Amino acid sequence: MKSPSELTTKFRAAGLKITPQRALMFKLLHGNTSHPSADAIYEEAQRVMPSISLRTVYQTLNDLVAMGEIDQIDLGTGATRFDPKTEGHHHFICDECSSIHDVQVDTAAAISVEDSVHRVRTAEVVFRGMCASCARKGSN
Amino acid sequence: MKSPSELTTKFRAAGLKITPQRALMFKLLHGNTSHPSADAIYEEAQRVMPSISLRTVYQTLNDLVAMGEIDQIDLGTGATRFDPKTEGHHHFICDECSSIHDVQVDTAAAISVEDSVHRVRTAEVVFRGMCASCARKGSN
DNA sequence: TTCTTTTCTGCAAAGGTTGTTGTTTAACAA
DNA sequence: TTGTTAAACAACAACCTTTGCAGAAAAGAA
Repeated sequence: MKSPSELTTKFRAAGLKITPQRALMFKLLHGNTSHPSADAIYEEAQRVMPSISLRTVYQTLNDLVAMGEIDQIDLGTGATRFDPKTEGHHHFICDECSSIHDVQVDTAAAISVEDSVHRVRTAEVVFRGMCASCARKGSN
Repeated sequence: MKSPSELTTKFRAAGLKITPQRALMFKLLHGNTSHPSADAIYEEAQRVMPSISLRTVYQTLNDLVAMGEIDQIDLGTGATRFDPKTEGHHHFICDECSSIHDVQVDTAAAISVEDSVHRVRTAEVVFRGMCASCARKGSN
């Protein structure tokens, strides 16, 4: 994810306005490695800006996802989680507490056998893209 | 996933009763490769048994997941999808129509470059298990 | 067949997310 | 600095998926 000031430039270039709400969210997300839910961001934001609405938080998160600045992680932990984009984008999800941990690509092999850090029970590869049927129909 | 008659045996062995509703769902799920949502199963079931309730469908799907007979797939397509367990359990999700396709393990490498079948945009590895923090706290 | 216990149905409710509407505010130009 | 306009905001309602609950129905054993 870009820095708050870079995001400000990018938003303005896209014809979007920089509001105090958006600026705050840029700051809260930058360097955030906690994979927060929309509600978690909302609660953090409220401490600084009590009047901010949950709707605005969702709106801005969706904007950032659409711009490719953050990722949406939806893996059956109840609520969607958001993640400022980084490289080596793999995840380890704890079955107990639903915490999401980043896994570097080159450590994935090591972690896939039981080690002293995380006990891996399953590994699943998820591919996203456009299926043959949609590619045939669609324009893109 | 086991066959309907094997499931019948397994359910009885677990002290669960075989009702017409459950028997129907065994049949609808067996060999089903469409990764249906609970609602999709409900609609199929209603054609045969109009009185069946959505609640019962959820209940039975949850039972089957708990017994390890089917998998729950939750990847941000709105509703949870269910999948009779097979080997090579990887998935390809279409960004357009949210359809989920099974990917064999040994074809994953081939499909991860753009080919004539599915256009892969991203590949994501998901690990599940128990994180270090929970392993430290918990009894298991 | 009758009894016991499970399961089913129907409805209500919870949790997460999105739509709507009237009001406020940022951006830009004069 | 001020005015204009389009965008964004807050508040609230609605929606969708899933689960909780209570009484009615049915499976399985005797």
